[in-house]
Amino acid sequence: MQLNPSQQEAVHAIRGPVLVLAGAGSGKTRVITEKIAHLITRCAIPARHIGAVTFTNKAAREMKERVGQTLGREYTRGLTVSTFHTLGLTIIRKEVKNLGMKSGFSLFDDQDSFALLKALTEDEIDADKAMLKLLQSQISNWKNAMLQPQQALEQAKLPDEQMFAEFYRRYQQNMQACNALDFDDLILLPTMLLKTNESARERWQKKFQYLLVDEYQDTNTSQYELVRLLVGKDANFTVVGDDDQSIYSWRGAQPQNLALLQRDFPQLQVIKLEQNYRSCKRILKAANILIENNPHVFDKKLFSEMDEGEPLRVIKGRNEEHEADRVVAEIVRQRFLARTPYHFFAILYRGNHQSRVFEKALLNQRIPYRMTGGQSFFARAEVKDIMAYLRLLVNPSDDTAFIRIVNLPKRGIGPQTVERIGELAHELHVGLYEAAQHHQLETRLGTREYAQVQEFVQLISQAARRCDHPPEVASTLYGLVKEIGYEEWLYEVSPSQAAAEMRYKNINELLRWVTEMVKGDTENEPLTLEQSVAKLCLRDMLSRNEEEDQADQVQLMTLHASKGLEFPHVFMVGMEEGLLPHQSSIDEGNVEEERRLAYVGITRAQQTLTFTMARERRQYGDVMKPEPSRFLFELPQDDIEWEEQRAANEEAKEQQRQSGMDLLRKALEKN
DNA sequence: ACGCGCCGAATTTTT
DNA sequence: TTCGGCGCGT
Repeated sequence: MQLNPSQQEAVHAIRGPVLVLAGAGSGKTRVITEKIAHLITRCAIPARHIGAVTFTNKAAREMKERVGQTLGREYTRGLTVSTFHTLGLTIIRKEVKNLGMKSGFSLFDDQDSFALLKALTEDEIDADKAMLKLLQSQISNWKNAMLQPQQALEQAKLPDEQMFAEFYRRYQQNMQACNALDFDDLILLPTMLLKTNESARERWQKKFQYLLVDEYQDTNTSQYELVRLLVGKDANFTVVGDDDQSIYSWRGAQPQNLALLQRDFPQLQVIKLEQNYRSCKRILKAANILIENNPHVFDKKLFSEMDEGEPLRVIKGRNEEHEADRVVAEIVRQRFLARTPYHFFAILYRGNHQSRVFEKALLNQRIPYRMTGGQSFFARAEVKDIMAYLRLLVNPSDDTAFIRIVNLPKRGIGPQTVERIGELAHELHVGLYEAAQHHQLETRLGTREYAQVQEFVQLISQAARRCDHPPEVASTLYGLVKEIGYEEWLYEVSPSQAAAEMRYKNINELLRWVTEMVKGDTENEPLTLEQSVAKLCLRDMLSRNEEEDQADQVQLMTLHASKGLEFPHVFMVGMEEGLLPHQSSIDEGNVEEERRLAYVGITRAQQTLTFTMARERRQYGDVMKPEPSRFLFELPQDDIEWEEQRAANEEAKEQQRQSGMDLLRKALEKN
């Protein structure tokens, strides 16, 4: 299919900064893909000098795939399509020396950081979980705002702030000692480097002669700064975004970055993509009218040349179970009437906890479903365990990993022993693993304990040595897992045999990924173990299992998780004040983001859209009678069928019929 | 190995 | 308030 005029304009605008305001379903991925192709084939920019940045691995994979399809693989060699974080990691790897880092660093995920903060604060203050979360997000905010601990300390006024800033300093100190980086560092470090180091800046500006950024409304301050530093004076770049789909501001995303572009680049070209190719007219109209209730920097009005479509419906259940039953009944009916496959249906909700009743209802009717989100693969304890082994293999300074696995499975190294190792490590200013290897340790531990520690050290160091030879990596890792008796241990501690099997399967999956990455294939260069582990930490695997994606299953997910997807039939459930908009957003006066969330949900639907709610909902044990979401009243009422309204209509019709009959009967009686 | 009892969650989480 | 997960004790 041909590109429409504005899409073409977006593709052909290659001089200077370009902002593409891409409404939902307006074909933005296609525009980015075509633009990359255009740059390579028509503008003679070598693929290796083009960078495209996304937020998710999935988006990056898809984009790579589509550029490959358009151009043929041979033209895309050297093309950079990656997430912000992977790009950051690439820069850090190339600039380790300039950053004063050791290679073989670990990447900490949020859980690791949290654990570190917990350990740091433990013997100082009795911080509860909420406080630690707050501290964690404060540190993240500081990093995203590019503030070093020093500056945070200086700016902190309240004693609480000062305490947080002090923990920030200690956190950074500890991270450095562990030779570890967190996700925010992957952006912050390259940004600071490019800011201060002119030759590095020139190097990377030369590397990326053209830069494209997807989902620009989700960038935070340091990401925007990184983009600015990378594009330099020439400012040849395209960013694509939609301020109406900004739903991650609570994570530090700065949708204002869209507006800032105009200030920072006065020559900015703004191109709007307003034709929607996804939804029928009624759905799109509803979305437009809803979002008009929000203030806008850039005006935009989507239009569709699709069918008018059916009216949007509102269904009310007696309670949340009934609501779920009715959604499921609706799916069954549709499937029966129109042979609609299950994967054409999506159930979207505000919070993960809402999924349970729907799972139950689907299970009752034996309907296959798939839940995205929830507990992720990498949050599973067994995966974290083995990941800790991998991390220690590539980074002996990773104390967090050491502590996790030194006595796992149980090998008689108790907290006492670990404490002693810690003391020695502290005295010698080295990591735990190095201290465990130190001869001074022998005098401080019992013979038995010392022997156990030495066995562990041997285990790791031998495996690490063998991992230096790529052909041996696979056998070493499988051998290591066997040697520590992890499978047997899983069977011991798991609540059921099935659970143990599941867990062991996860471990094998993990090891399969690593070994495949180390081996490489026709598409992917072989990687070192270190690189592979980093990729795993960034959740950037070769390919996820596709059977699950393709199975015919009803899709269950949060509204957040639905961004970027589309479904023929969408159910937005729990459309109640307090849920959507969420109570805490109402309290904080941030209903606008909730409205955008509703907007995202609505614009996922292609053919039909059904809102549901419960008249009664159990919450904290007592029963609530929620009001319908205010967003339902903001929608064009002509295009909405409220259930009771329809019921009322039918009742009225029935009454008419009745009274007609009455009249007739009376007339007959008279005669 | 199993069971009991206690504690925590209840908003979203691209990396 | 309730449910689920985890940890400890037998």
